[in-house]
Amino acid sequence: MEPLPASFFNRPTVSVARDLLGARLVHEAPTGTRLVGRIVETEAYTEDDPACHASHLSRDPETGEVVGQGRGQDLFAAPGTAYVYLIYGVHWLLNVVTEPEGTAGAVLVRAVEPEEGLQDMRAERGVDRRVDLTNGPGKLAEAFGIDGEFHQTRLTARPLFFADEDSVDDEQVARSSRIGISKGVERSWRWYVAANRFVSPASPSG
DNA sequence: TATATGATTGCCT
DNA sequence: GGCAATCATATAG
Repeated sequence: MEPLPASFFNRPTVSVARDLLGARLVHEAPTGTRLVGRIVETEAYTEDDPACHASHLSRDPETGEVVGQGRGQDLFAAPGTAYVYLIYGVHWLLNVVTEPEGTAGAVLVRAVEPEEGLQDMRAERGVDRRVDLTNGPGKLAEAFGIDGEFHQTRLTARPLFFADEDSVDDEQVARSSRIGISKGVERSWRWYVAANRFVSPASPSG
């Protein structure tokens, strides 16, 4: 259970999204409990992507400097950096920044299969059924105790990190449009493990 | 400054 | 299936 290095995330975003399937999300919580989940669903967001939080930003052609304001600027951070933000004023969503520093991109972790620390996850979530603990981006963040405190922290070292324990064969990988977006629907940038019951119940918009 | 919307979830009818 | 929660950010005026 060693953290994936920054080099893993210093690649095209869609490749990282695909390859994170089967990897583990690990949180060595302050309580001493280790929380582990096998990643079964991801989405990619890139710099030239209308659905990306960096879409309204631009770069100075001379200096390459980012022009604009807001949270999207944090998508230009070093690969392996956490991008955690609040959606609908209610739920935290965990992303990991991809591509070289200075290029925007991130992978949203949408669902994991709970493997260790299920009792802690149940306490965080307030639900009992294993399948309901982490089958959605807001749910898994809550189960793993992830909130804004983790924004811009390194995910290439403890306590919160990814581990490449096993991979998923191409035959088991399915793709679709991304969930819950209104722009960029034509891109099939959601990856998930086919027939896995821990994938989120949401259906794609297009 | 004011209003609309969103990478979601859970509770309501 | 409908819709409220609740706030950061985008966009309009």
